[in-house]
Amino acid sequence: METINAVAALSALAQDNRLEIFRLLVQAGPGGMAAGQVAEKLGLAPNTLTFHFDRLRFAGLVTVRRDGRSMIYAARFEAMNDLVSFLTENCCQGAQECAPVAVCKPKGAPHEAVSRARRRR
Amino acid sequence: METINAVAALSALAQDNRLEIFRLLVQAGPGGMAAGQVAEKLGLAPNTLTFHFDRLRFAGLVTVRRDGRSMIYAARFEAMNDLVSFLTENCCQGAQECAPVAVCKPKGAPHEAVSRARRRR
DNA sequence: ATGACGTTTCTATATTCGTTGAAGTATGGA
DNA sequence: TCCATACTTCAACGAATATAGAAACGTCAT
Repeated sequence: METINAVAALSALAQDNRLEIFRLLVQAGPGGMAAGQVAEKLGLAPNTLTFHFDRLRFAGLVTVRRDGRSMIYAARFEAMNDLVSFLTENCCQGAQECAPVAVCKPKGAPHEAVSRARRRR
Repeated sequence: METINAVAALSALAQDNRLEIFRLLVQAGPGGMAAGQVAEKLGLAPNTLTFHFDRLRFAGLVTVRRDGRSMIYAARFEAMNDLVSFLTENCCQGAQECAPVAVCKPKGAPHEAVSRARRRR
């Protein structure tokens, strides 16, 4: 992972609403969660939520797919693990007791989703 | 860890210079590094560096101690691990394959230091 | 005491960020 | 087709952030 990507991910998570959104998605697992459910759980206006989802998505931390009228957002666990690895890289000059470990490897893969691929406008 | 602390830590790391500073300290290990060395390695103005160190320190991510004319900064590995735990909490509804692990436990404890204790002004 | 060095504090400024309100765009049902 | 639902886009505003220059502070050697 490059510094610039790590900063993007950290910036995306460095905001209370977004952090809660992301943690909600992490807890939801690879299946994800509808935007509306998140809005209800956190009491956020829909446009505000879109703003935050966009930042998370742009940082590569979440994916989206449409399901009927709902948008289903899901955490990208790979990105989360990469971020942790980046932070702890070469910890303590590579001392054995500091070898970092991947933190989360869910079994079920998420549905094919939009992620950062098809950028609009 | 509370959300507010996690946001503070993430905000502190969500800036390229600070992220590099912190990674440098993580790689240096519990012994830490003089501010001057960091300034030289990253090519930052001394006042700018102080500004960033303050943010890291305020977020509980680093400690300082004085050594002669130099200030020695060191990463707080406990805070780093707490942050990772917080992010991955209840990952995938507690599925076994997602149980988070502590990422870095250096042996040598850092010197007693200033940390966030004695706030000036 | 004097001066050099390493670091911090103060002040100012341009930029970025989070939230809101209003309007717009897909999707599904009657 | 018409309407409700579920989100997204746009425009605007106050608040917070990163950096720079100048000055001050604490420590050490002489």
